[in-house]
Amino acid sequence: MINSWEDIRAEVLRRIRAREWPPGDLIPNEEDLALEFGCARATVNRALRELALAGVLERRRKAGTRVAMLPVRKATLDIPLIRQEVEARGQSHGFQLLLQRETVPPVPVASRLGLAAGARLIYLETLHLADGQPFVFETRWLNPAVLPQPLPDFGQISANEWLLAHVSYTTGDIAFSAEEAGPREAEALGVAEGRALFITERTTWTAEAAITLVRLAHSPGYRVQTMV
Amino acid sequence: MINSWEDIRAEVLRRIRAREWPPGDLIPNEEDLALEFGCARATVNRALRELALAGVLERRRKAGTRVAMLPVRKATLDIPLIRQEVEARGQSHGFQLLLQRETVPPVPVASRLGLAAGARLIYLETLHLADGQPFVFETRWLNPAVLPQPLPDFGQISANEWLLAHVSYTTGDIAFSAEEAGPREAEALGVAEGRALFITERTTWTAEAAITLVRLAHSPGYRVQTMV
DNA sequence: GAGTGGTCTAGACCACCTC
DNA sequence: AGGTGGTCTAGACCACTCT
Repeated sequence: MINSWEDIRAEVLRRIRAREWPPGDLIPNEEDLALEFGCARATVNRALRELALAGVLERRRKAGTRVAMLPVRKATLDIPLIRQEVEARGQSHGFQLLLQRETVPPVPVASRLGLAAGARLIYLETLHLADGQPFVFETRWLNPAVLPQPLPDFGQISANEWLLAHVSYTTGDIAFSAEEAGPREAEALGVAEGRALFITERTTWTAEAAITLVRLAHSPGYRVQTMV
Repeated sequence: MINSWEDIRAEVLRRIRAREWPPGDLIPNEEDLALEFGCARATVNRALRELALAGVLERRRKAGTRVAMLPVRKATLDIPLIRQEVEARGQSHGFQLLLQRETVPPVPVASRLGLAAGARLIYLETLHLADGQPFVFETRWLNPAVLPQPLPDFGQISANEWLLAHVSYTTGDIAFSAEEAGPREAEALGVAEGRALFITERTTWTAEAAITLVRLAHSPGYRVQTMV
């Protein structure tokens, strides 16, 4: 049989790209397509569902299935642990805890985490090394209210790996940007002030409250790459 | 009935997070789970397949289903058209074609596109505007060998939108990085040389050959954001 | 109200891979 | 060789939403 759901997906995609079904067009419903391809409706459904997930089709009950007008392209990136990232390059990973203290965070941090003003957080500064060279400068705010006690020695285990193992989280967001190296970052990474650094910021939440906000300043030359 | 595939996904996720099924653990097979949840095996399959796709489970025929040791987190981001991106902010989009010429590209460009040395490409420089202010400085290499003729006036329609409408492409990759503004970028964007710019680079391919390589230098302050 | 996609079932066969 | 996940079928009911 030549009609697996992947075959059907490929054929539908071909018709869209060949403009037999132009953008905005209503395509036949699942039952008709199943008839045409000589397969069960569930098989057509699987194929069309995948295409809708990829942003190629738009589906609504009763309204039917349309070719997306603006094919929003989606990219998926993996967010590995820094240790994995370093080891994947064939380098050895290490890190140094530069600073740890408990303090009241600045207002922007508290508000991004949705915390009352005056709540105390743990602040960490960590430098990650690849083959002994500075790789990432990490600044992190931790909400001790939602962490299991006792806390570990963050000089021995990196905060991220400890969190992964001991706190189950549900949602979060990631943002990427570019910023000039400030004095603290320049010193830690061993680069000139003002160099362009690739910045990753992540916020992590349990169902109830914020767990952590982390900012990673990557050494110059860092790239995030993905396949579409 | 409380056992939709989403319920089952949620319950499996709960057991993993509660460490009833710790990382690396082999979980019951689909048939046993179907029995336990009182549903069909296909329903369990759907739930576990989604979790495997999200990187929470690892599945292999005969070997069974295991809780992933290193839950590689995946983030999905949308890659909109620049025009959509500007309009989504409630601003008006415009652009200026600054430069167009046909020339032999530098070696790094040719090799990234997998072209023979000496092949001629079209080179474009475009400045995108949001409410009249510089937003993105775009430099683009186009492979005329795979483009439908005649080519449009790229001063009237942006290259990206024309490509979307007239060339069906199959694969590509995207990379993000941070770089200091060079003289050309600084002038076009109206910022000081050396400012940190967020850079997006995309390569696009048909099944046979490279279509385009585009580099977007975003104005300072630009962020790419996503939900996990 | 009615047409469409979303999901579930029970059963079957197959591809793959570990044992 | 046999167990596991991957997929397909034929049918059914349901949820949504457009008319």
